[in-house]
Amino acid sequence: MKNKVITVANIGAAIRKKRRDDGLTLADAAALCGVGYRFMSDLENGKATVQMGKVLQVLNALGLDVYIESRKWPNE
Amino acid sequence: MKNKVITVANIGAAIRKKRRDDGLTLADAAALCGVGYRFMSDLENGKATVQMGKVLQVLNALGLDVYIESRKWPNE
DNA sequence: GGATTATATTCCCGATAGGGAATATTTATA
DNA sequence: TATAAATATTCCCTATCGGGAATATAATCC
Repeated sequence: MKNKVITVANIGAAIRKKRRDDGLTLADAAALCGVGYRFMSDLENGKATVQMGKVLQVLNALGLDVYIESRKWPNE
Repeated sequence: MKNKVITVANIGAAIRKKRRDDGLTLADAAALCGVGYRFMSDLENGKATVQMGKVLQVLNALGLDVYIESRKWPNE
């Protein structure tokens, strides 16, 4: 199950789904991931200015892998 | 060609590679992606605090797709 | 070596991320 | 409903992001 990511909202949605599937509360997840509650909430709600390092930290902690690949078809 | 992303440095490296493959200079790429030169440089050098929204903006503009998927446990 | 180009680093500075607690609001459950 | 639980929002506060230009450094080519 591979989710394409275009916006931070996409990431937030994936995180929220995984967290709920795991039966975690926002506070639980924040503690588990080593970030603040505010950050966790902002991230799940798609705030564009969240710091990338922390985002990756959360994704890793929740067991969500991130991949980058070159787009197949020519750009623009 | 699927690159797993764990740190910001991983993303920076992927971006730098793609940009050079495309024969773009840092300033070129920054202008193309609609971000500042400083941001582009910081990002390629793996600065952890860069803003997520801008990073996605750059990846999208350069033709690099991002995917999130649930980790599969026995193996990758 | 020297010239040329690319990248890194520094400058000022307004805007804001994010920590945690408290409060407001939404959602779920009895 | 009402009541609890979960989530969102607000608060104060310091640290720092990021813009673009200028300068320093590194890489490249003849």
